[in-house]
Amino acid sequence: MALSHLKSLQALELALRLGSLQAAASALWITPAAIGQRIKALEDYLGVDLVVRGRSGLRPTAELSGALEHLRTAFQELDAVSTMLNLQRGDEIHIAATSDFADFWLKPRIGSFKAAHPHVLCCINGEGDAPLRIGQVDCEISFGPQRTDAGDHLLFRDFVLPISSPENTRRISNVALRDRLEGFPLLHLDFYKEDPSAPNWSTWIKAQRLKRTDPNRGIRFQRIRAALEAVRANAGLTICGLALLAPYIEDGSLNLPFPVSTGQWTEHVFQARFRPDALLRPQVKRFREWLVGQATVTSDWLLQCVESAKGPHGRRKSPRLGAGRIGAERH
Amino acid sequence: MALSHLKSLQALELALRLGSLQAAASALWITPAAIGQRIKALEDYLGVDLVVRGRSGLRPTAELSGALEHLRTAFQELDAVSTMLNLQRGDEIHIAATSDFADFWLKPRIGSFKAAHPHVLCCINGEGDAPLRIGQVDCEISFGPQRTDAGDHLLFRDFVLPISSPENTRRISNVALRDRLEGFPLLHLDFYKEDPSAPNWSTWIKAQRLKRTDPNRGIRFQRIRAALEAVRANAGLTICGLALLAPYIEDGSLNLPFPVSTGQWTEHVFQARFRPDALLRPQVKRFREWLVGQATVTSDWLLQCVESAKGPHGRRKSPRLGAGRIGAERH
DNA sequence: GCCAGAACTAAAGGTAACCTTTAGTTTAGT
DNA sequence: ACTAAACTAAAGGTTACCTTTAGTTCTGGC
Repeated sequence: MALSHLKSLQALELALRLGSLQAAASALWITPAAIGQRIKALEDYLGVDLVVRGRSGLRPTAELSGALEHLRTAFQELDAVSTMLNLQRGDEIHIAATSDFADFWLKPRIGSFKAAHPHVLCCINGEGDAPLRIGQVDCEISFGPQRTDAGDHLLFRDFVLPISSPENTRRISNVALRDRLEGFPLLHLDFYKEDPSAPNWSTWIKAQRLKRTDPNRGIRFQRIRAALEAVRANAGLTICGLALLAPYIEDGSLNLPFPVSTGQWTEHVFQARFRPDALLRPQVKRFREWLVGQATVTSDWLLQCVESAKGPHGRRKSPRLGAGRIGAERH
Repeated sequence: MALSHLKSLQALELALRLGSLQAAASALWITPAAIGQRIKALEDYLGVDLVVRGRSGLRPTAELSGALEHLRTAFQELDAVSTMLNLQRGDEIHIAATSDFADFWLKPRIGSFKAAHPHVLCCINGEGDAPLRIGQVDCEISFGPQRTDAGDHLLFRDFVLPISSPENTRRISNVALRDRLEGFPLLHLDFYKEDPSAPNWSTWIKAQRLKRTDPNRGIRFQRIRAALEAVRANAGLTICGLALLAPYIEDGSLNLPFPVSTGQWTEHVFQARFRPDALLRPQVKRFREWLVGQATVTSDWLLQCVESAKGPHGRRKSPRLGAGRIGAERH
């Protein structure tokens, strides 16, 4: 038997089971209009109505009611097949991200995506809602030289400058600018090491014409997380990008002990690369849209930080970003 | 659950049930390559093989075998749905044809189409494999002025001339040509009445300069079938088209008592009109192809009859078409 | 063993089905 | 009555699907 209109039958069953075109649409990752069209195509072909819209939701017509039982069973069975074949892997999104990016930027934001798409399972660096599947990374987020291949998406550049804890900010802000770092512990972060334009302590101090003996001495950190913990513990200052730190800067748990104008945009960028065939799945496309949207927010925030500091009146300061400003202390 | 790849699952189930891509393809009215692609798409997506080709036919792999049971049930249920909703009407072809065309031309040939497509149900003028459904004529075959709209297909013109039974052919062939019809009963057939160029007895006799008093007298018939029965019963001669009579001419159960050159091509044509939306169904398209192909055979046969009679040596005769030739008598 | 045929595979190209978008209508709720 | 939600309608673009053609593998016959 030929059995045409498979997709129509799927839409029909799903819409009746879930009670609305809307619900069926979101389950299938298509628009409600598409569901309506699928059902209508079948109705047109058969020349009879199959569903009527009741006071709240859909009801099957008499013509359909006899067959509905079979329809339900059929798709139950297909769901079973789907499960056994791991076909519903389509509902998972696997992301690999630089761990600092994951911890500081992605994980805090991913909730908003999951809230908008409840049946999506997100797996970041092998952890999360879905078990890790080998070779199944849909999206890879890294910090490095900008690529412009298809599948690559620029998220944002970073803006690098000294970071301090409120405590230390207060302590050094009393010292004359030129000697401010003299004798003060410097923490070295390798995250931006490969970037041609990002300063390290040595180059930054030279550029700012500050006085500091042995600017290369001090503890080295590979990861931003570790460096920030040390900063929070008042172990010293580090040079770090702002991009991942927006909430801490905003709430004052970290400060900028020097003017924003002393900072430097990185040449490297945070960027996402999507497997081309992963982008065939609408879920992944939606995730990309969401990701790019969120990145724009961060990007705008960064720009505003930098621009407002440069503002028309020389070094006008944005409220919470002023160099040396002491934020509300906070544990 | 999203449940993608519905068509792939259908192809998979069908191919395994029927044992070959070929069989599945013909059941779905698509090419074997398409079935292969559907299955391959699923295999690529899952990253595992689902079928292996054994020495004769397909076998499911271990990965699939667990799910196969569910797959079968699912499509059994869908078949049930399909039946209850009359969805398999897609397997029916409804044809309306001029009854003489149906009796003499279509019905004798339709077997070859049904043999090539066993699961198609043919319904000619409301009779046949499928119950009549109102408003569901897919193809309409008529004799009349040629149309050239989309959906119309020319089958062939007819070639009209006197027809006789072997018995009568023998009887009159002894009479001098000019007087051959004098006193002989003439049967009048209205089938070609509207055609501007098809002769009736009166015009034909005049054109052939024969002698015959009262050429308009005699029994009138609406349908070819009735006229031919009278001819067979030796009730007289009639003027009729050859197109539908090929087998009778070929086997000699009807003859042409006058030279083929005395005949005339009709201006009207046998033509088929297809409902545009019916042509969306591949079955109907195949039927159209078959119909046109068969019509070409008839058309060629007619041309050969007429041309060979006109041949290089004046009025050379084709073996079984010679004017006045007495065919093997046959009931 | 070699050839022929059948069945499947691969790749390319075209078409139709499908989905999205936008705008409009109906229904339910405030 | 007005607003919001849900569905409908129509148009347009894109993708998925099918066909075609050519090539490969496997089976069976000579």
